[in-house]
Amino acid sequence: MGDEIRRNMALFPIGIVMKLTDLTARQIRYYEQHELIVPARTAGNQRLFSFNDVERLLEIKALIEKGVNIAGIKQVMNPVSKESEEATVLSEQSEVKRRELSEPQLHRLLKRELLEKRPGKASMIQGQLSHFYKR
DNA sequence: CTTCTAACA
DNA sequence: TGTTAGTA
Repeated sequence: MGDEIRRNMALFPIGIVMKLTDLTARQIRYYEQHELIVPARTAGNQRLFSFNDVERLLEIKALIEKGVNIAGIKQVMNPVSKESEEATVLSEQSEVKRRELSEPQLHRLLKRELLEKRPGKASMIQGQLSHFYKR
């Protein structure tokens, strides 16, 4: 269950998610409007995305590139409910934790989470990770 | 960063 | 229908 918590922890602001997914802020908000993702919010009403949210966005991106529309994607992906609630509940403490994490720590965590946990999908994500490694 | 409205192809 | 520009 520890893994699930980590995956649902809201960690990333939208700017980071933009780089990770190569989506614009508009697109990300658009997908949220259509309930494809339900990111947590900070006290200042800013989005905080979990690993699950990022994975979801990458799937959405891939599906849309294949010509699948929002309605189709909704049917393909499991409805957002349980995870989002947990992510929302965790938002407060996650916000604190995010600030406590140093950049290298966050990078390490992200790398481990995306590469170790996803043998099959790692290749798709690796390209996006370059944004995170460089700097 | 957020939200909203309107506009494009 | 998905996405974007301009705005406050």
